[in-house]
Amino acid sequence: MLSNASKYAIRAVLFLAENSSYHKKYGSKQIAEELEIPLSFIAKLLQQLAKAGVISSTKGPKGGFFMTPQNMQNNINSILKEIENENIFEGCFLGLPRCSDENPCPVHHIVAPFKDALWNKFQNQTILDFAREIKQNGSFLSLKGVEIKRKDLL
Amino acid sequence: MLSNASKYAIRAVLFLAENSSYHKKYGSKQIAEELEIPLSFIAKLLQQLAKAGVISSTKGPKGGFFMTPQNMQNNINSILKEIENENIFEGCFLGLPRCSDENPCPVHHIVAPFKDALWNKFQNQTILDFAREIKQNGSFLSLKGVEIKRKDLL
DNA sequence: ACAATAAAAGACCAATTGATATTTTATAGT
DNA sequence: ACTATAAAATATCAATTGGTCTTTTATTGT
Repeated sequence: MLSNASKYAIRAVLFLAENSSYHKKYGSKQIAEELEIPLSFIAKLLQQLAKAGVISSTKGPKGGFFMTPQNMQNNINSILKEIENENIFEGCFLGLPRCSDENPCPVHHIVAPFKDALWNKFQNQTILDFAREIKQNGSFLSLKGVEIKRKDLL
Repeated sequence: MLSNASKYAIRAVLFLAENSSYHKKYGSKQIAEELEIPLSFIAKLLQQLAKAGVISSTKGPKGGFFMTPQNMQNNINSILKEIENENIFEGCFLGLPRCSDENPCPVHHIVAPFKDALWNKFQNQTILDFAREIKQNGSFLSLKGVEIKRKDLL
């Protein structure tokens, strides 16, 4: 559903939301390493996002990417708008024409509420909210340096 | 989420389920025209599906693609297994590693039940069930020859 | 036997997405 | 001013997906 590019972008933004500030910037190289994403690829994505104002950046020594408190007030949809080149919420899941609440395809009643819930979350929760949630849930943006316990692999 | 190929394949199979029989076969050309899908593309997909036993076919004059009652007992997942080259139900929606019920990403609780419901429907309902549902709902597999009323376009 | 029909097979081409490498520009520190 | 650093810009390349075309094989009807 989401392209690799979008997933990478989201992870990178959430990483910055959690770790960066005006006084603590991250270069593409660090981010690529930390999240185990191909360097040149994430560099390009970060540039796009910076240009669009989703994140911030400064050139030169001590420069890098970071997020301001304002940046963190953006939502996930603002990331997708930049990276994804079509609206993932549009179109019938099965590709039927004129699929709608009135003319539902066989999975319409499963897909429509899902899209709705997802869109709402991507629209109404800020990036800051997401970052906090991840921290609270004990989720990982990367497995870099995470010790995997034997029992977890079974 | 689904590739074009899968969507085309599903529509074509449902069309055959609704219209074909051993005594009423359809050539790729008719199907392509009826569903407004590129001929060569759908031809290839139909061949794959026939090879896999999802649909039936015979060569030569009076030949074509069709579905037997047994074919119609297959489910949608059997189509996806042939056409889609990766399991669409696997992997974290946001691309986070080790996302699970215990380590949920911020949209896990939205995505997991959706995937579940979808998988169940694709697994437990037959193609015949789907075809019937579409007929009953008044949905369209194609807009070929469907008159669109003015009010519908507003 | 042979002509016509239609699927099967496979080679091929185009567009999109994923990924890389190179050059240019801005800035900080000396 | 000069050097080092790091983003910005851009050109390029590879892989996947989407789509087309040509040849071969099977079958039917005469």
